[in-house]
Amino acid sequence: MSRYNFKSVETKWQNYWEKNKSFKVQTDPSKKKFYCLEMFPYPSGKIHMGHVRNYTIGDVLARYKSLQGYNVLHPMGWDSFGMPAENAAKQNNLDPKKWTQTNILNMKTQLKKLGLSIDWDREISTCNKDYYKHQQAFFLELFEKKLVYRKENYVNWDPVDETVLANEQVIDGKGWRSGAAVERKKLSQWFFNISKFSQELLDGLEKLNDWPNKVKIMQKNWIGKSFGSEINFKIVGDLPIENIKCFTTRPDTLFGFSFLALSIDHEISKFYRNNKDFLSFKDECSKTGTTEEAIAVGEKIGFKTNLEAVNPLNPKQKVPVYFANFVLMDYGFGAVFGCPAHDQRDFDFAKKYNLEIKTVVRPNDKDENFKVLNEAYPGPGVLINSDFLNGLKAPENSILETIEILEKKKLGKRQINFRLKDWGVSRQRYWGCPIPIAYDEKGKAYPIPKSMLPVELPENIDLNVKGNPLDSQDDWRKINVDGKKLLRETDTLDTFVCSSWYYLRFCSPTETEYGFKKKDIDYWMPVDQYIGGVEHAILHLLYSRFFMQALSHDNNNFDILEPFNGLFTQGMVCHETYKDSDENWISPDEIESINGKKYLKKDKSKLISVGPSESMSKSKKNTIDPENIIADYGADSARLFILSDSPPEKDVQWSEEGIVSSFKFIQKLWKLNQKVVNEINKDHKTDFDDEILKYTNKYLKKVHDNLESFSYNKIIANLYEMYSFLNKQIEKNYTKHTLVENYQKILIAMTPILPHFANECLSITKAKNLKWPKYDVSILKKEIVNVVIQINGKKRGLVQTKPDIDEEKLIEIIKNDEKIMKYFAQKEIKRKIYIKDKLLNIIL
RNA sequence: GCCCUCGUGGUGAAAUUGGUAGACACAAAGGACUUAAAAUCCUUGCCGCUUGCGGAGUGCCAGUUCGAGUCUGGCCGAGGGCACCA
Repeated sequence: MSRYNFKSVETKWQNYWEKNKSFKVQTDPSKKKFYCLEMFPYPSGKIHMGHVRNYTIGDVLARYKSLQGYNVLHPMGWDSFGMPAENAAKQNNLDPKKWTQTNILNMKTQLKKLGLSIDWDREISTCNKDYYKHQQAFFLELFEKKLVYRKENYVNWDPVDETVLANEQVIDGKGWRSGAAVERKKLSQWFFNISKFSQELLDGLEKLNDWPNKVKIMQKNWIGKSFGSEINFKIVGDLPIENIKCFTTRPDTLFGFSFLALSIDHEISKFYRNNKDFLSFKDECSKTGTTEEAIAVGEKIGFKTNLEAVNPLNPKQKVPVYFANFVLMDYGFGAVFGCPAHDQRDFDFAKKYNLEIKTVVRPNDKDENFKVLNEAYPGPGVLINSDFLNGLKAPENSILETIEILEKKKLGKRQINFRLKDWGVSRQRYWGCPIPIAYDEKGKAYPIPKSMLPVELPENIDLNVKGNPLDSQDDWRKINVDGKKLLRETDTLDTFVCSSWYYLRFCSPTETEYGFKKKDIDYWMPVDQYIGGVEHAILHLLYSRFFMQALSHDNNNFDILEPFNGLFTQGMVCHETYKDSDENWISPDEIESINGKKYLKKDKSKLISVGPSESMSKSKKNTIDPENIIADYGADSARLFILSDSPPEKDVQWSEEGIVSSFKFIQKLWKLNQKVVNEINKDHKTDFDDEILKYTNKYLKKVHDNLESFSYNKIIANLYEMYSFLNKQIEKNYTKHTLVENYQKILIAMTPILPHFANECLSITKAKNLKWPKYDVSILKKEIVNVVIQINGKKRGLVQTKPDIDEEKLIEIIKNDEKIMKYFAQKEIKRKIYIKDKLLNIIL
């Protein structure tokens, strides 16, 4: 028997698919479509195991749907703008474009070796002007719809590198490269008005039945809707201020009012801009305000003003007004009504500044004398000490009643607030999509006419300058629009903008007039199944959903509100970690095991300790290079193993033993294939013909069910079982015709997982008509059932019998079974529970 | 602090509507074949006593039920998300 030569077989089929353009698809409304999309990669230069897992899962689905007769769109592209290219270019004095293009070429070669069923004719790359030209047009479209605007906003500023840092580049309040203390700096930036669609984005989640609940909840929390009331507080004091507006979810606790707190950026702060004490307070706030930890453990501090606020429901009561570090300017009105007894944060603040803590809600199981002492009571109960509000049920009745009173007295009104903030899209970087805007001397912004798009990135420029390299491109910046001399915007767009609409572009990848053709997206959209990492649960997925809202806003020609009908988030690929005695991380290929227990460095110099399995990362050196795996074991082995051990939504642990055993299993399947092919022809039908037919039916049903529910790990288990069944039964007397016919169905069902191997075997067995094999429900009916016999709920025996057996007959049978009868020993049967063909429980 | 998810052998995991717990693998141990090794195949979850049988067993404690990994309540533990959101 020959050995399976994966190298020649995999190359053969990859060449065949490429030459025949097997996965090329076209818009064709006469066919039912399926759009299968995996999140496109950043072209870092090499694929990693996470890609292998992501794209294998998607490929299984795409191939399955394709065999089922769907017109399957399964494209691939590159999220090719972004910082790594700029950083690599800076370090090695390269051109980011060339660096990116080389990486794309490498990764494309690697992906092709995985045997993915991708329509490569639709390949796109977001850093190509053919792509970002349309993105600039979308920007202008949103600009016209007033969904884009400019405002001043704080950024993380590195004063040494003179550059803006992303949050993840700020480590312990310092710049990741320069180590300089990061400052809060105000810059004028472009924003997408995503918050305009807060309610729509929230409502849309309800309809996404094929999204993981977890992701929907995360988005819901992120959008953060809350219901309450806007209250207008009268202010007394020596400043020309009459009112301050607050938002509160608990207007019903107004009688517990004891201070009013303002954000340091509140408009009232302008009266204090020359106040030294206030300025130093502000300084202190911005010091603690940068890192998340500081916020978490941060003390609540305040700056007392000379102002007082009047309680609208109790005009006799006046309380002090503070600036406080915990009040955010961009939520509500940047002002908080403080009720210490029923809000922990207000409670902490009141304790620190010795403010009154007046209890106005008692828990249902406490009486009128209940007093808040050591911590705030935010729970339900009954209003007390609240004059005309006393006795109301909190919170359900009391909030609405209080709002009605406030509305009647014109002191406030009901209000809904969202936490979702507008999306800042400006990046002070070179390697991104230029923003199609220019300014006159006064700083007024003008859109660049669509006829002048794309605004191309200048090439061959010096990146080793401080700040944004585009700032110093004087020639590039100058532009003449309708006779006006303008200067271009030098900020580029956040790369999340690129990924917010790429799935539309895949539908019309070569369209030149606009980002897509209507007839293409009408046919292909929405994406039927989107597959990717859960780390994009909020930003990327929410931005994409927003983009659909924005495009359809004031536009009768576009009605896609949800881009992704189904979403699947796969788990990560993990590997054991290794350290030597000096606590240095050691890579798996520097290690060998002895008896599977001790680990040594290969040069035998050091003993290695084995750490927990963690997601593969370069810093922990526990990565495995897919290229080596494919070279050593083949793509099918890699696909088989990455699917086999864990359900796709959970983390999977990569191991050398695992990939080796997958490799061996394919060799076994190869031997089985040869046995089938070499089987001599027997022309008389035997009992075993029926057996293999029934088995195949059962098998196909399992595979079908498991494919539908993304239980790909179980399909691999089914495959192992199928092997051991066929391998044992093949010695028996089948007619060859029956054997081969059923075996070919099994092979077709194998092609999504092992495309090269299964197609090779199908070709050897001269299979025709490769359609997804349907199982026959009528053959599935069992002819023998196992009925469990329980005595007092414990399993005591098993009866094999024909289906539809009745209780009496079953009892006749077990009367002959000594093992079961010994439990009866002179006891009376009190009760019997019989579940047909499944279980008989006898209570003695 | 708030929200979500999950706890099953040495390990990754299976177990349609409550109905044979541990399918399928990995590891380890033992065995078969072999002059030997490799490869291959077989056996083995735990605790008892001799094959066989019995007992306990799905994080812990209760409850519902003839019957609970699965349902309910409480507790413990792990992972993930959010971070002063008024």
